[in-house]
Amino acid sequence: MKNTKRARLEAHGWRVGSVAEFLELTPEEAAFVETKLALSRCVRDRRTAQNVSQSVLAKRLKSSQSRIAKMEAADATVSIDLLLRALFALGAQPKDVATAIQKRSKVAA
Amino acid sequence: MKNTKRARLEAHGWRVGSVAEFLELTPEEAAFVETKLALSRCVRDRRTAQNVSQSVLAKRLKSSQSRIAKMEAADATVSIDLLLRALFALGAQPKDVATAIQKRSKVAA
DNA sequence: TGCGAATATGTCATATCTGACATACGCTGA
DNA sequence: TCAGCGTATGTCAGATATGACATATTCGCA
Repeated sequence: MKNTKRARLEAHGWRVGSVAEFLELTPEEAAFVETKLALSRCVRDRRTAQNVSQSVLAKRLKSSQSRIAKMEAADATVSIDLLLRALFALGAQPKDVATAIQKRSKVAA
Repeated sequence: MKNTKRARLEAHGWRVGSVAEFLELTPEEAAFVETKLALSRCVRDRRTAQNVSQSVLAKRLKSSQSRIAKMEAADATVSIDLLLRALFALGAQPKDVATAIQKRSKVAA
């Protein structure tokens, strides 16, 4: 976010920060959410890069289209286990997962 | 494992390989198991390095000693979600998790 | 050796996650 | 226009993971 935009928002009473700040998460919770968001983003990126629809990925995973949609929305009812399974079903390797987690959220920056 | 040892074992009818080979896992399953093992090992390493008992970590996590033991044994009933929560409760950052996943299993090598 | 702390293992009621389904919405090509 | 595809969202019964507890085993030390 540009500083000019931030300044304009703050001038009108808005505070700008990370999701973690907004939700008043403890550091541990924040790290967890951040990790989940990173993996969620990674699933969408890999899937779209491979031109695979949510329905097709769902069949590979023996899951359902709605659950894939929830995964990519980082829905609270989706486990990290499932996100990882999805990534591996998209051909990711553990090192790819590591890379995804290492890259920090652009939103939280 | 030293090659001499491998040779001796194989001379007596043993095959040496990774856990994934032994269990005849698909590549996706193997990646998942490997990731889980890496995180499990990381929990134990961090916990012992900090001289924290399983019981104490359990209280921090609002979990129980037995579940921590299962986590460190990479029990099938333990989710990756829980492993991550434990790591973050031990002060790990997402980048530490990434590093742990990147380091491959010594057993599987 | 024996004792206490730490860890491992098994079980179980319940909390949480899951796939499946229904349905809504936007887009795009006919 | 509208049919078809991809995606989003809500619900729910059944599957799975959970903390708690009991108990066994291992470990360190006197």
